[in-house]
Amino acid sequence: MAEARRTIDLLWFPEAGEKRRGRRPGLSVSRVVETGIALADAEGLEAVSMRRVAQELGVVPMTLYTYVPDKATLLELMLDRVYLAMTRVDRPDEPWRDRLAAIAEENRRLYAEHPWAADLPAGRPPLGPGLMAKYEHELTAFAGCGLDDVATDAALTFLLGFVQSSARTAAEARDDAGWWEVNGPALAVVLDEQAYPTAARVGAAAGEAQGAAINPDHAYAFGLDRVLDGLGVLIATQRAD
Amino acid sequence: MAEARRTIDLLWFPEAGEKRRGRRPGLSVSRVVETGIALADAEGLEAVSMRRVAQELGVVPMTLYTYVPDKATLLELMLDRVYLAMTRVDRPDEPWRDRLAAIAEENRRLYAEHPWAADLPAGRPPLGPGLMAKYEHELTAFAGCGLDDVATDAALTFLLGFVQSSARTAAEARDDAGWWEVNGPALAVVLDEQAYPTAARVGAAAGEAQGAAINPDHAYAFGLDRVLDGLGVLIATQRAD
DNA sequence: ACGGAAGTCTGTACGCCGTACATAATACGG
DNA sequence: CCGTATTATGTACGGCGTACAGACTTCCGT
Repeated sequence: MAEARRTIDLLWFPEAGEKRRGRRPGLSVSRVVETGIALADAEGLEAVSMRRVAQELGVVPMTLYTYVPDKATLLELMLDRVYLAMTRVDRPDEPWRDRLAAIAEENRRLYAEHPWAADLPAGRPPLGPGLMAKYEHELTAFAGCGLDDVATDAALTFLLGFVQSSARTAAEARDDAGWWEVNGPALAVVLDEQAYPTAARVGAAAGEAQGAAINPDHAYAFGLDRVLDGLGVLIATQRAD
Repeated sequence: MAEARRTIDLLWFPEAGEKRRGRRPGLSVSRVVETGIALADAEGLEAVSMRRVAQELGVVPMTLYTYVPDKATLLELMLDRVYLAMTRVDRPDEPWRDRLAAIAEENRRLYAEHPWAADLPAGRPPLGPGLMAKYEHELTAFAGCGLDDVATDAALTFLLGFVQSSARTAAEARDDAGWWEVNGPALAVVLDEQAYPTAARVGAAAGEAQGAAINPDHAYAFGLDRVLDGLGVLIATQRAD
């Protein structure tokens, strides 16, 4: 992960440090990061290799290491950058449920535009300006819900976890389009032997209702309602206190 | 992903086909799969390479391809196998909330014992005996909730998605132990400039309350309560119909 | 004006990865 | 006992991240 301090500096001051001496840089951290994002958007995260990004920039692979300490850091920078670019709308006058739904929708759009972002570890996030702006904005949506700071943070984590999880599932479903058509026949041979009555019935019903084995849009809509209902129960009790 | 049919056969009949002619196999699909699981348990998913699994079995890498068409299929077989090995307890006499909490706990234990399982795509699952047994068992926990088949499937997907998401976060937090101690000082320099008042306050409160920046156990407990509350709202309305 | 320092760029190389392909070794059916 | 089916091996290709050494360019201090 390279030196932590270096990463922090790159996040917050991507063009910092007026270098006095030496050859003028032909690239910049931002250009490298943007190229990585464009590549990931167009061809997926697995297309983002140091060699490929370098090629895209017309430079030899090792040159990137002048701007970025390693690939893991590059990915962090990419993630913070797309966080920073999200459009954020505060909705102080709307009811809490609409505010939280809007937060979810903002994140859903992020993952729609940058599906690779859902595959990056969100656990140790890049604590850059993008994440901070995002976190600050999203916390304000919980204002007036009666939750204390700890509960607010937990609730936001819960909400964001759901959206990311949905996005991952959606991305997988996209990749696997047509899988069921191919495997269905072979499976039928194995399955219809009464061994799994409930599974067969429910699976068939769900598949038929959704027009596919997995319907990410339906899963998202269903899940979001449950998430908001669940948070609503908590909010109701807290407000009653 | 190899031929679909081949994969199905491997899932359901791992030791099939009494071969008459030819050299006796020195290995078996099960041994390969079990070695992969042991390796992933001990050293993580990134340690599971064809070369490494082969070495563990005292064989040259290419030999594995006699038993398994490719690495992706091996991972699917590993996943279905740990699904099959889960201990499943039906609880027909307990209230629905306890039943669903037990399902969540079973999955949580799975990911505790095999953290790598949370990193495998659950979107196009390995439709083997393990997943089927798991699915059948977990569906029965929803009996008597008043949900129709489609809603039951969606509710289960929602519940499992939460547990997997939590497990992933927990695994990341485990890897990043000590990260905050290293980065905290550098971050302080950047953060306390009133730019992010809410974020700074809530982040500090949450971190202090949990003894760490991220507390997976707390996040799981909090989230599970919200998940069950959310499903409870749905169940209440369905039963009222 | 110029030599050295600091910074940027490049080429080569190492050890990994998944796996295609050709070949050798083994064991049974006829 | 030969042919054939099956398993095992060795070699090789194209990818990956990046360590390292050296070349090139620019500015500062003298």
